[in-house]
Amino acid sequence: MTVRTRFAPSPTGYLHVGGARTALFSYLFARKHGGQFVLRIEDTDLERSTTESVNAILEGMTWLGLEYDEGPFYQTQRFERYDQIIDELLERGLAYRCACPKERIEQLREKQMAERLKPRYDGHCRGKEVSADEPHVIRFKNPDTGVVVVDDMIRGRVVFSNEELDDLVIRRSDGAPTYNLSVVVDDADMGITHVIRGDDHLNNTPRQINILRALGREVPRYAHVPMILGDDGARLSKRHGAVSVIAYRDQGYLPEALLNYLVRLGWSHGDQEIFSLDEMIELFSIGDVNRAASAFNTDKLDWLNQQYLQHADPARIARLLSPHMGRLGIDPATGPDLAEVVRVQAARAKTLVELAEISAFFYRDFEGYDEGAAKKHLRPVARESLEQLAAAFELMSFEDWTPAELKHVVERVAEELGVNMGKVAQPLRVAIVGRAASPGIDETLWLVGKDATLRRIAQALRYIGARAAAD
RNA sequence: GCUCCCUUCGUCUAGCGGUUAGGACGCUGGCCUCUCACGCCGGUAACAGGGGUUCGAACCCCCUAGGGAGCGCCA
Repeated sequence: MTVRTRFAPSPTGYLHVGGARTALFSYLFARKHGGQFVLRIEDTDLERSTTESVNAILEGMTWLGLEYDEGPFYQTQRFERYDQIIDELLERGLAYRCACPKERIEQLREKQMAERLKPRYDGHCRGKEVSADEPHVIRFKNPDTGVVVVDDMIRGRVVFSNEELDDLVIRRSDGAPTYNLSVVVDDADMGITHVIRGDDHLNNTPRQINILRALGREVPRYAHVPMILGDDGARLSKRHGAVSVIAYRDQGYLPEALLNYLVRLGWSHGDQEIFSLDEMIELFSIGDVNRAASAFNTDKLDWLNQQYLQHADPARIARLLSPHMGRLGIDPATGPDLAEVVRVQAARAKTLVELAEISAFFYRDFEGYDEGAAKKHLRPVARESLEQLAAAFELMSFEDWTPAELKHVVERVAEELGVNMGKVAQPLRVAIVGRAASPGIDETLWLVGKDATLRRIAQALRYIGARAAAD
């Protein structure tokens, strides 16, 4: 039997991190076992489903690199099939027409709640002959005795009593099938062997198994994964910041970092923290997924993103960084090779957005100095070293403008003035960068280039002069 | 209300009857150092509570508490 898993989102919003993790687990399980991963769009709710959502989900899957082998299938294109199944159940006496008005159902529910009972349909129309001509829904005739055992790959053995279940609606009065019916038909028709989904579906599982049995179809294995909470332990929502995977992309996270973060949420392999996709496929085991919900921790995602940023191929990061530079109004082609910039800056940023921000000075003069940095380093005492540096740089040829040569020059000036490196390098850094933080002064100067270096030193000297005059 | 699920440092987790309860993020002390960051060394901090079972429980059982989900003509 070939393993087949599926991801079945309903297109009523973007792809959020919880869904992405469920998709990842399904994907990993299929890949590990040489099976197929299917994408199915559950759009039977015509009111709330939108094509924008479908596109957002597909975009998210593509960005994450979760390739599906079949699909996307759309449930709205399979209504005929659901009708066929419902008619079959009706003919075989496994389902029946119910003409109970909504008011009766509501009254029933209220009465049951008042009696501290679980609200359930009472089977009022079970034995009745309701004409197909009058308004009605179709209900599945659920067994009223015995138990249903769900042998869940994550939860273990969960037992439900049929007495807790009622005759659920499988076809609405408008003729559309309901979720519990369509999901079962699709999983069976599509040969899904392992259903990996959110644990909010655990309570629906016994109903689905009963329908499957009535249809004489094979019951798949189930794995119900716990949900993801916000940093505060509350259910994840917009107020926690980004929940859409596309928002993470836009904020400058790498897909492999997000996948790595998500796979570790609820799962682990010893003390290992960093997993390539291949390692995930090799090592992931659905049975080892934690049963408890886990909180999304952006600090740890940031750390992972930084890890990937600094170890990834600089050329690739440069390609991903380029649009973020553009967003700052910078055309990377007008300055140093972006890949070199990435090479010297990558360990200093948590996201591509941050990487772009701290790298802007390589491409354009900054607007104003960081207050604290200027106050501390751009003082009259720095005048002499900056003047000497400028004079020395002025004499350097294009060929000599290398990190090694630049380092010699700065060291020589420090030596001549009888001060340590810091006394010379820090004022220079603030003059060139505008802030007190940057890569090594040699690489910084090298990438900024001679023209901008001299221009910014002159600017810094004017600043110091103005400041001295003001005092 | 009823049914089902869950509970180890602040967070993610290891543990699968005998451990000084381990690692990671965060926070923090130090080292490295031209700054920042990286890296390295160290510190902080947890078995929800109560009963059993057992020579011995974070691990097994029961109860309580606290979270969560479901109980739709949503998915």
